[in-house]
Amino acid sequence: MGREKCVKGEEKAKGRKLKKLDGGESAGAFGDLINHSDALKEESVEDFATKKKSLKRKRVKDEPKDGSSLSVSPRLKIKTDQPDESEEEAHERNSKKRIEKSIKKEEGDHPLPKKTKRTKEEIEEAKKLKIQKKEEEEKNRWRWWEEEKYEDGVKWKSLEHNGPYFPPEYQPLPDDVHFYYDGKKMKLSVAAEEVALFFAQMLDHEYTTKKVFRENFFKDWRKEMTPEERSVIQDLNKCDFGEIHAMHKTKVEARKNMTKEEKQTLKEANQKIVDQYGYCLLDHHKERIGNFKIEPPGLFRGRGEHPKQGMLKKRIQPEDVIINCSKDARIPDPPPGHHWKEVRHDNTVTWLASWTENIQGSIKYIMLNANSKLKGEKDWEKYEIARKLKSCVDDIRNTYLGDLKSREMVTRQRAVALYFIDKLALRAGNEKEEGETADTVGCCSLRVEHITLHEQLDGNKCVVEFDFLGKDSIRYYNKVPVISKVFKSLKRFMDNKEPGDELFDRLNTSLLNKHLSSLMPGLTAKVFRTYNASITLQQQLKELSNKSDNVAEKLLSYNRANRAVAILCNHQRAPPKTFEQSMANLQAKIDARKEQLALAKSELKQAKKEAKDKGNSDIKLQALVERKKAAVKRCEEHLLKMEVQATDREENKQIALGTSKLNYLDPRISVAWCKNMEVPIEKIYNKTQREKFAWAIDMTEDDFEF
DNA sequence: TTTCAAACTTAGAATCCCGTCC
DNA sequence: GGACGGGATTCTAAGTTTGAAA
Repeated sequence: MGREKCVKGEEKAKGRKLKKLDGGESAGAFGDLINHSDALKEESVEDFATKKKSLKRKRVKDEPKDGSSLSVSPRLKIKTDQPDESEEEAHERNSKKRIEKSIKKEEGDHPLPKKTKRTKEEIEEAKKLKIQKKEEEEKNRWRWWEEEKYEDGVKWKSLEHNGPYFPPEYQPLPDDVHFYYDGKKMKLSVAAEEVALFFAQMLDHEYTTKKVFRENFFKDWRKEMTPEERSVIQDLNKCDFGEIHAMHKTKVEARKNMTKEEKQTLKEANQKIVDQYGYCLLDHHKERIGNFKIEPPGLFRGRGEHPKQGMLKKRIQPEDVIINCSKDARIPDPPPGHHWKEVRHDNTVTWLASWTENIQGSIKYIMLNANSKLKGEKDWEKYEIARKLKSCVDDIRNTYLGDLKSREMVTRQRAVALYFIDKLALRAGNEKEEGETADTVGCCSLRVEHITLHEQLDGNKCVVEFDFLGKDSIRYYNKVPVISKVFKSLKRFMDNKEPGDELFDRLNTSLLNKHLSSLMPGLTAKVFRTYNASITLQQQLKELSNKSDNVAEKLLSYNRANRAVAILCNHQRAPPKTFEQSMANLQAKIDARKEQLALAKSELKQAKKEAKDKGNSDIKLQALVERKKAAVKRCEEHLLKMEVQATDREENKQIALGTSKLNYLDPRISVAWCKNMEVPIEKIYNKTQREKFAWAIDMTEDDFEF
């Protein structure tokens, strides 16, 4: 049930040998972590706000507040940040140096393609342009991390935007495309037709074969029909969406085959929408909005065995939308003939617009992009809290190990749950309303059926076998040796319980988090995930990477460290459909390169022999030997690079690195590693990631310790 | 004490887009 | 110059946490 998505657990379990976290008995459960954190130099942990201030003191001299003015109406004209001169000057020298350095490095690794013969001047020109562009970006960047934080709860002082972008209205089907019911042509009302199209568009997807999906869809579709339609259309199996489906496919095909000019026109039109709706002014700085588009209507696609899959996600009207902006800002115009549900001015929240969706009744928000101040500051704070945990994690571990002996059931349950959360990086596990979502669990909501106890397994004592569906219905499968106290407690918790009963029946996330926040301000269950992920990265990087390696090898080490974290956090992905083929292709390339290398080597040998025969006096022959040597070296480097790539790809088959990189790994660890290893940051973070982590890239020195 | 709503982060899939190869 | 592959980007579902109301 609900396991289609599962990745083969056994295989994954094997993959776990990569991570160092599965310690053995007692010494222990998290021996590596403890040892590691002991080994690290203890540093005094400043509170986040103080840190900001000290950073500011360190870096900013007489920096005036940004004074760019709001330009308004009729449509919000958003002014690009123009930092004041002093700021400009303050950063120019440094950034220029940094940029030039990084570009040099980048080009060193990727020499410009030779095929387009560009003159030296042109190359120089391009280089200059690139530097200029980077400088421009750097100059326009809002260095919010050097500014004072607002008082508690206040997220902004001024906020102005153009409201969300609404998806285009439905365009009825052309006259030559028909729907058939029970073999007979039938013209549908516009409302019913639109929903029929949603289904027809998905016919190639597995979803439409699922019973629940079909039933939910049909029920909601019938609600959109006229009474006449409803009386005729009684059975989904008698519905023929063939022509609508074909039309949809033709459209998709046509879009793919558009001419260059058509594509360009479309691109420009999209850019216009982004320009108009994609940005806002937050405290007089232009910031990108993350999701400025209202979600279009369609059929709900839940993950796993979602009981509501297939239900109709309704079209959102301006009348459903709440706008949030500052009092003195121009209120965005609703689409003609419409009005907003409400306009409010709440500066204790970060959203610009919100609406309630009809499937779960939850609120959806329009918020800023990850590279914005609001998101970045929160992110930075998150890692500071995780670092704070580092300083007291030993005490906390001792506390919950002690709690295992408690006479109170709730305390023992809390201790075991914490042990799992810490050791295995499980999520908190809130309780969920049955029938509303897929049946997934986290730590606190584990049921007896999700674990199996083994006194002995694979040469280990006290092994707990986990098998459950976690967030997004991703299977968690792991066999973990635990300390005997935990093992015995688990046995007790399972006494006289049915498989469907809660393992921690006295515990919930709120109780757990209350306890945690009493141990350390700001501590919650998820902080353990952040902390363990980041400390693992730092530790693995230390262990795996060598300064003497070449860049490709260093990157493999980085990816392996990243992978250890992804495995810890159970970040999986479906193996790409093209995986086998692409591996085969790569292998073919490797084989070809090997042949080439063999040839190059024999040519070198021949050249050497000829040179030797002439007594090594012939300059031309000597030059030939040198050339052949260089060719062999090039070949070897290429081969190594490809082999490393193949290893990396194979190891990554069903593991997703992105999630941990983006959400769990303190970027300062990576930045410091890059500096130490002399690896350009561009090799680790792409453009978007560099923007998101701009604060870390800017402030981190090579001696940073998480 | 429990429930619920709100706000925000985390997540994998789908889609887009761009460089490489034939 | 078109197909292909894979990384980047977009999309939105699914979690966590908090705090107020019942």
